[in-house]
Amino acid sequence: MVSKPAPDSPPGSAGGTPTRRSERSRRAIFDAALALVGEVGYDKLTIEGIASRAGVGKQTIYRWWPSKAAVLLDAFTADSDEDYAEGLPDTGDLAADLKFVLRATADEFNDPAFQAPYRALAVAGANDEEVSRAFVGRLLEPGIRVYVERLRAAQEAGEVAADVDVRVAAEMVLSPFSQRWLMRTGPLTHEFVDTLVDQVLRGLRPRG
Amino acid sequence: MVSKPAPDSPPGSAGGTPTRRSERSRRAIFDAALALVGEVGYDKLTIEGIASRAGVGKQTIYRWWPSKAAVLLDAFTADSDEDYAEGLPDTGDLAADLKFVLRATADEFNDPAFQAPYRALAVAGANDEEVSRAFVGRLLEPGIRVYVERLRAAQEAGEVAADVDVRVAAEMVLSPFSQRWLMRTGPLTHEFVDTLVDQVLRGLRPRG
Amino acid sequence: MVSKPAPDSPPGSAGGTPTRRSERSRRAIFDAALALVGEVGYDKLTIEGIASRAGVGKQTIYRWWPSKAAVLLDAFTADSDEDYAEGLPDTGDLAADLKFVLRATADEFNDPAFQAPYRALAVAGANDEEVSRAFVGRLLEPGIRVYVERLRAAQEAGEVAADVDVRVAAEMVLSPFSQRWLMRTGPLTHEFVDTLVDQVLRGLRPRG
Amino acid sequence: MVSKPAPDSPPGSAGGTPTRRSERSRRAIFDAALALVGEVGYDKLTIEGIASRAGVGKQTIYRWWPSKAAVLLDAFTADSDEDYAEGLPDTGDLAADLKFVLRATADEFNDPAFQAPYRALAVAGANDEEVSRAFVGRLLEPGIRVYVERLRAAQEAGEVAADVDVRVAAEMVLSPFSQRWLMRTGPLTHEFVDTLVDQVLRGLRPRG
DNA sequence: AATTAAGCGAGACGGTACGTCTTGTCTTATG
DNA sequence: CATAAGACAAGACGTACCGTCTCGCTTAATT
Repeated sequence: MVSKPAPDSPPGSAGGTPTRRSERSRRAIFDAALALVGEVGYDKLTIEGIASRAGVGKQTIYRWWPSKAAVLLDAFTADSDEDYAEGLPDTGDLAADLKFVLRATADEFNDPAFQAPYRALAVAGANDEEVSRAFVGRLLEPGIRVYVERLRAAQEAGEVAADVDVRVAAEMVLSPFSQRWLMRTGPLTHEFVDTLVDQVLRGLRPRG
Repeated sequence: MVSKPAPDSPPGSAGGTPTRRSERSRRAIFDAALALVGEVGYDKLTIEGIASRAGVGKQTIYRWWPSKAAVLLDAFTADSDEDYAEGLPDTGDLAADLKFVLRATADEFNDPAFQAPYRALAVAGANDEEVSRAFVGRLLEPGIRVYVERLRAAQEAGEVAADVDVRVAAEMVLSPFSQRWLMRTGPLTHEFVDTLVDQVLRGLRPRG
Repeated sequence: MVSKPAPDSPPGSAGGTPTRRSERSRRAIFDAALALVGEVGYDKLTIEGIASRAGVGKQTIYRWWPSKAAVLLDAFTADSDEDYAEGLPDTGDLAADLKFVLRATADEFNDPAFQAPYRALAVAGANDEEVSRAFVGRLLEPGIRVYVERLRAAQEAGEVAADVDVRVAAEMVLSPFSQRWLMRTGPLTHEFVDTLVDQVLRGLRPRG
Repeated sequence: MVSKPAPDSPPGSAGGTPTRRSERSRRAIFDAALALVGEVGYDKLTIEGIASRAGVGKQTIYRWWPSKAAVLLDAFTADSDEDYAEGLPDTGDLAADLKFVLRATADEFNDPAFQAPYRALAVAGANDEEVSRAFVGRLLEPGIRVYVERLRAAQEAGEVAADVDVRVAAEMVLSPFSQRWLMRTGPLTHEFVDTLVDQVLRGLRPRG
């Protein structure tokens, strides 16, 4: 949890939104935070700026979130909780499925409009351990998990060797991808995606 | 280059240190910056703090660097320019060599004293594209390159298939590693390193 | 009147206490206000502080008083309405009577516990004209009046010349006294009181 | 002294204006403070307001003064240091001289433009002892002193009895006057002034 | 050797934002 | 239906830094 716990929630409860909280303000804050991080970047994103843009008192932000990173994380995940609900496609052809999804993801990551808030979160997380945990738990981990599951399905179908560690295999695909994007160590082209998938899968196939 | 060019250096030159610059101040600034980033973190690192700790006027910092990220990057690379001079060991056993180096690196990355400044740089880079380029060029890229070279040597020795993209292969090893560290998506254990290396190499071997 | 008129009182009425008003809360508010003004001073006295100390909702204060000055004034006068009921002693010796009362008042005014709220009221009044009127009408004016009456009695007894303006004479005694206290322009000693009384009375006596 | 001492002045020195201080800012702050206190009153006078109106950073105010009261006091006394240099007129007729000056002062005090800042200072002083001392020492005391001196001159001329305490006599004239103004206990008319002066002087004359 | 000018420590300056506190209004649920 | 509780928009508080700008001082490099 990144937001502060509701002060009046019963101990042991899920710490949900208290009764008196203004939903209107909450949405306005999210909208303002996302808009601003896109316009000015994470460093120049300020609580005052969010409050002002949202037409909200500063205290209303400080009452519910401990930092701009927390606001941003909640704003970012407010709508996307169900993004990974469906899992990866499974046509029976693992390589094709992975390439299909990763090419689409590459296109998305190459979109400047998407970059700012996501990169901001990555950055915020790297410095604030608590935000980091929430970021990983809410956004990264679910993303990894669908790959792990697709790989496990392939493993059960005999397409991937039984002794392969599918978690590590998923990271072998995903980490070079996100590393290139985050650190700008290389371009996210379809060609790169294809090479990456092919080269990872080479090692996963059952040995004859 | 991250530092500002010397104002009196001829245009087009490498932007070297002008004669009058105080080496004593430069070192004091680096020491202060590294010490402070370890103590208070990147976010709370301030130019004023560095200047005060270094016993230096603020202007002396602003004269030579455009941002705290640039100071930090120069401070970080001031001593480490020769770190990758030797390349990776080559005993003829690629898996053993990679595991040896990566285990050592894992130990280093698990050291809290090492974390703060390095993570700070990663973060600084993610938001400031110019710093990012310098960070990648001076620190990340050389680190990747030694792996690429070791893999190419193995390829020439026939230990790795000729059609393997060694750059991507290097990233398949390194990115899951650094991603786990940066994003805290998992622990950097020797076991993880071994699994990772084994699983990557499985796919690189020439096919019988 | 400083308190707001009761919202439900009939127009034109004296604005008395409405039936539903909580007497318990009213007293708690007065106690809290007086205690706090003594502890933190007038400037740092806040409505929130009073409400919190009194265990009362802020709205309960805002409903009945327009400002903290009004609360304080009502709190201060709640008990002291009958203070001046008896008037000044009249032993037939005007000088002795005045000195007796003023020496006692000086002792009272020199007591730090008494200073804070009274000084606070004086201050509050100086800036807020409405509070000022109430302050003067309820506290200062009655205090002056008893002196005026004692002087008039002396005048009728032939101890004071018939053409003396007793109101001005009362101010000649009282104002130097309260001015010294309020502005700290001098100490309130018995000696000062005696000199003051003697010197004022010198001019009041009928001329031979 | 109400302003903070100059941090770099030698210990024991008069604590004057440091070399680096911006005279331009100092004047702008005084002008803004006086203008604002006249427009919005002391309670609603804010440091931010002064800074903004003066085109000055808040820190520049906080650097040199501890409170808005101190700013106001310095602003008020910046120009008026020589106001009492000449003393009271001495035509040989004490009553006439006192009435002349006090009538003029009454007119001045009845001017709304004059009221706000002066009343503000009186109020500020009543709550802040340090400001009070400075207020009394710089403004009130010099004002009283010229009356004391005029009375002493009259005493030496035989117009006032030798055993009169001229300090107390001065307060007998001035305090009723300023009390009426500050507390609004009565109007400051020429008639009041005349009665006051006559009645005070009645008691000061040598007894025949 | 004297002159010059850049670099330097210091820190004031106009600003922006921080995170906290209080104001006066409004809403909810409790008795 | 007045109350205790407290969320809310607003905005001032006093502090911390920003990046710019002098101010004298020190110290090479040039006269």
